[in-house]
Amino acid sequence: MTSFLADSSDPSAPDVKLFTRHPAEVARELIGMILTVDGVGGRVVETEAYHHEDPASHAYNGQTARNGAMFGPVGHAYVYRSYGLHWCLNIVCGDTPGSAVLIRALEPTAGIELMRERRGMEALRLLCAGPGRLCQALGVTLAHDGLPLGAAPFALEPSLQDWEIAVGPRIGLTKAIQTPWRYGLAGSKFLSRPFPKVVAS
DNA sequence: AGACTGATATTCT
DNA sequence: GAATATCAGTCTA
Repeated sequence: MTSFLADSSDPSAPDVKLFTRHPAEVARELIGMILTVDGVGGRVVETEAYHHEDPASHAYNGQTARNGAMFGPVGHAYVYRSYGLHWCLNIVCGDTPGSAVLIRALEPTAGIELMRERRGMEALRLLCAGPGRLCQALGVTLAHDGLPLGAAPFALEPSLQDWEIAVGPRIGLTKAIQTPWRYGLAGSKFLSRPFPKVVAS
């Protein structure tokens, strides 16, 4: 109940302002926040921004059955199947429809034993180091597509005071490779991959 | 360390 | 039919 986020169907809620911005700003803003699903999750250490005018975005060619949530309300989840087997979690944002931030990695902080069971491995570093791994660890599936981040089972709240943000090119793309819209918590051991350079925050 | 491979949904050509 | 916002396993070095 005492979530940082209100229900984003209320247009005056603070999180609606938080997410009604360019996805690159939102991606940067999310680094360091604690994201949980039914109390299981951790600190966001890696994100990527996707804008509807960006050729790498699922929304670039317009609305389809899969990406419908990207055209819905800001602050809600967009979940899609990747390479036919993994789930990937995004948060819809932007000041126009069709933008989102992909959550790429978490530093596990809550429900670690349950995450180990779901992932079938012990190594803390690999529990949530990647968009597919993170969804498996948190139990995110298509059932979460379109749900608001500001209400159960989701929770999202700030956790850090001062930290440095790393910036670099997005991963696994063949289009718009040069657009540096990948953000990370500098020096984190829980990234899916290291960053080439670091800038201050 | 890096290279290859398989699993296989969804979209686009 | 080919490509993709992936991961784990299994090779070779």
